[in-house]
Amino acid sequence: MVLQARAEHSYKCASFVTVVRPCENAAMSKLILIDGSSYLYRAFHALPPLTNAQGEPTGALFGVVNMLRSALAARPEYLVFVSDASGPTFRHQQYPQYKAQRPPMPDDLRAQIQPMLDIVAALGVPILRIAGVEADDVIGTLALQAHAHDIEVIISTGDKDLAQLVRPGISLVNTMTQTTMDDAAVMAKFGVRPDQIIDFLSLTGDTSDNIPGVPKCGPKTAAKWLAEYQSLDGVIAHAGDIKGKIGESLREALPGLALSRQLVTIKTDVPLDGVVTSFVLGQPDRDRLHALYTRYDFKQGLRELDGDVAMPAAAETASAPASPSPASAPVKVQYSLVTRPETLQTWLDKARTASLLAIDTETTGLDSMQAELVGISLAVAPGEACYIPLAHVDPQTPADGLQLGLEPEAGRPPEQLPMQEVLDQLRPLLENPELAKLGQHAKYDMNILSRYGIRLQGLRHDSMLESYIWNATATRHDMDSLARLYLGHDTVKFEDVVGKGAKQKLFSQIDLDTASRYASEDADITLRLHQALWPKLESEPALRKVYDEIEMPLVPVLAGIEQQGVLIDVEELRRQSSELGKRILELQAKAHAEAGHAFNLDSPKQLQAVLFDELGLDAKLKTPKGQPSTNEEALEAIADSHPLPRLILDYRGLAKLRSTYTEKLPQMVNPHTGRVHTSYHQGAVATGRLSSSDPNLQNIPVRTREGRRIRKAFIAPDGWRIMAADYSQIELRIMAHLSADPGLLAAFKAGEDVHRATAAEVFGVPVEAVSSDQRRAAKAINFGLMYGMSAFGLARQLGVGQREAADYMSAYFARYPAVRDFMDRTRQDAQRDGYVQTLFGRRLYLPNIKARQQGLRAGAERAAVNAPMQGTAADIIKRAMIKVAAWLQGRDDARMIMQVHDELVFEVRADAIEAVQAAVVEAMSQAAQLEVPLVVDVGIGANWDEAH
DNA sequence: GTGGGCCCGTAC
DNA sequence: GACGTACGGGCCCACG
Repeated sequence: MVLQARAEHSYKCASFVTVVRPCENAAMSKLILIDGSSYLYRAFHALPPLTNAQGEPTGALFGVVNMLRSALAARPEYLVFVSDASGPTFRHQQYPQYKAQRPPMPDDLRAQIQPMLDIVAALGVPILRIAGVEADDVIGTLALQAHAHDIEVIISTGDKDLAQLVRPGISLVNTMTQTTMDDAAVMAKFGVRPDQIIDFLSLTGDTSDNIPGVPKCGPKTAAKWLAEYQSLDGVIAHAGDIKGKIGESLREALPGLALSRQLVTIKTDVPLDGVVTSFVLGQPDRDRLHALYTRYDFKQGLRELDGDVAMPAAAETASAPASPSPASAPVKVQYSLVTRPETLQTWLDKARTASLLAIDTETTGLDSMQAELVGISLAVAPGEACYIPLAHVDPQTPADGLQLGLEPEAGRPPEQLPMQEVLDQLRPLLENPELAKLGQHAKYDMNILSRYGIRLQGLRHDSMLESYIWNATATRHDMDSLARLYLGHDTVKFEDVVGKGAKQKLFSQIDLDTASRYASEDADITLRLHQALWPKLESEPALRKVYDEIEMPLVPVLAGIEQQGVLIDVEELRRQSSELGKRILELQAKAHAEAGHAFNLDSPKQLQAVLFDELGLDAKLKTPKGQPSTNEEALEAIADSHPLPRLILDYRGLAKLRSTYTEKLPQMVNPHTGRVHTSYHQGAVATGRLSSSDPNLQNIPVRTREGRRIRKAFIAPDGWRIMAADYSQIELRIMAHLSADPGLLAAFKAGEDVHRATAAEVFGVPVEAVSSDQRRAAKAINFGLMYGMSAFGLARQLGVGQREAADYMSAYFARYPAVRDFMDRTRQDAQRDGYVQTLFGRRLYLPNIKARQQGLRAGAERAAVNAPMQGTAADIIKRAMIKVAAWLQGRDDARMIMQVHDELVFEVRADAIEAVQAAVVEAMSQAAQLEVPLVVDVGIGANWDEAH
């Protein structure tokens, strides 16, 4: 085999002519070997599929360039970018099936290789690609050569196979996950020493490279064997001693293991002698870099070029994905503080004539139903923003607002325009639906303004929701995160302005100049985020539609629900609390008696010691961290062998109800309104659902009789009723629709009890003859399927054997074959596109869908199957909420007060029940046109419990 | 004191 | 390892 080393063609040979010899203190010098291929793959799968303005894919490119920048920040004496060359390698010759299972490289990835090499070369970084040799082998060879010269070697890679090279003086770093790997880390990660990694990989094999290894032998088994027999040869020598199925599997695999070992061994003797020290950083080609950065919208890089700054430290190189906005020049910033009537007039004029007005409120807290308005900021163009302080106080005023009376010289508040006058002048603008507004999490500002008598209208955009719809999982959607990601901009942090801990101030105590800088920036950045995100959404009609027709119209609806709040019977909860308290004390005393001493029943750690160490009970389950579990399932399993587990179970049930619900809810009653106002989060759930917090009203108990009593405390005012309307089996109906399975469609169209119908099919009995156990099993299958559950999980759920569960599932799929097709198709779509979507086009990206780690990938596949159903259900109820809210507009006899994923709850005046019920059922059942009817069940009562 | 990880449990 | 999506309480430890 002929190996020919050559420099990549586009690389200008500066580094090859400048040969630097290791000097006296060579032990201190450092070589960074960059595994370019692994990063390109990793970044491609990990990052959203970004494109530049021309539609060229750039996602992986950014990952690689960012990684490179952090390598440069370490200022190594030597570095080289190693990349695979195309064409077969010696491994293919040894083993024709090598990597035969790999799908061809996606076009979007292939298209990024040349740009990547161009940028690397323009940065002055030496590139090494050698025909017929994989990057791993080049890296292995260079690493050992450098090591022999006492040069510290850092291999920058996303590929853990390279762990076999680790030893003192050679370590791995993965800049995408911010992890480094030395001897100890290899030991911790794999459970074997670095010098055993080759044997380890030979045993486990590698499905993505089509290296067989020992079937059924995973990392755990391999590590166990190697701990016992030290090496692969040791394992082979003792193959006869290993018992069971896995032993047979090993003995069958023996003939192939030598080949496996050859394939996984990274070569360290590729002929490259003498080149290690020639890899030094050359001069960057600034013109070329400028052209490349511009073409691929790499703003951070451009800024560095323009600003003539050195490569920043790794921590500062946050990835800045492509933004189609061509203007990359720094924005000229002019913020003004409005404290005089003339200035206010100027800004009112600007605001009136702006095509889009960004608005942000500053307040004294996070609770939009209690916080006080402190000021308002506006932005009319990038960099052009103002802050209007309204309720700032003297900075010396104590945070709790109490005046002790000892200091009559309380400072005077800074000069500000009178709040009421400013609000009156702003009102016509803010309430004019024709003037388009923009916010970041504008629901909050809506709620605040509403409490000051301003009904914000004409809300056209919300940058938080733009980001959420563009990619729900790429980032959190708070302004700081978004500014960093989409603008490459570090915002002033709220905490830096107000301080934290005991010294934290209210925003009203911040001096006006500081406040103005912070608040104006908020409005300004909101506007700039919109300019970065909106072109992206516009370019994807389906996403734009979800944003325009679902998320944005929902904002005022949710604001209305939050402001309305729910009436709580505090006395009822107090009664329940005290009753629970008595029973909890009794159970606690009994539990202590059984244990023989007092201990904290709330402490899983102490409980575990009592149960498993002192009483010697069997620990049947482990927590994810390997501790003996004391969860419900684990306690249930040992409840027959000792009285204590049952006592704990009973205690837990009651303690949960008391601490989370009966004690907490009364504390959440707003003193001004006398009601409980939850917050609904529109950007929190990947699938498109809402979530609720402070308090969470979406997990109020209902399943047990004890828990259900809590719902009696959710009441209607005198003369009013609670009406609860919920979708019947909405996710299963969506599964029927999306899969178009004839059997499932027929069951729903006929209005059958779907679990009963499923049971009849699966167990082959007439519908009338289905037993309650059979129905229960069918229900578990139906639900489990939507969560991607395996036979193992079903078995556990039902308490039957795994074999039996598997039989149920195959019977199910035999009867409903289109369901299996649909799920397979969904997984394929996820593989191909990197995302799945709902019926209405909402997307969920699944970065882990191509992960090599089985667990991660399997998790992503389950999420992929679940998301279209859960997400479509979320879309449907959101559409229904918008319709219902439109119908309720202007009525004073009914209000929407809660959403619980598939249920809407209303307060309805007794005389309006019939009309409201008809309208709600109509809106909900017509919120989507599916192949099956959307059935809505309605209940009415004096409280939420009775309304079910 | 507080922030965060862990364990556990509630909902759909 | 094995069921998707959330929020939250109590414990407990690290940190300042």
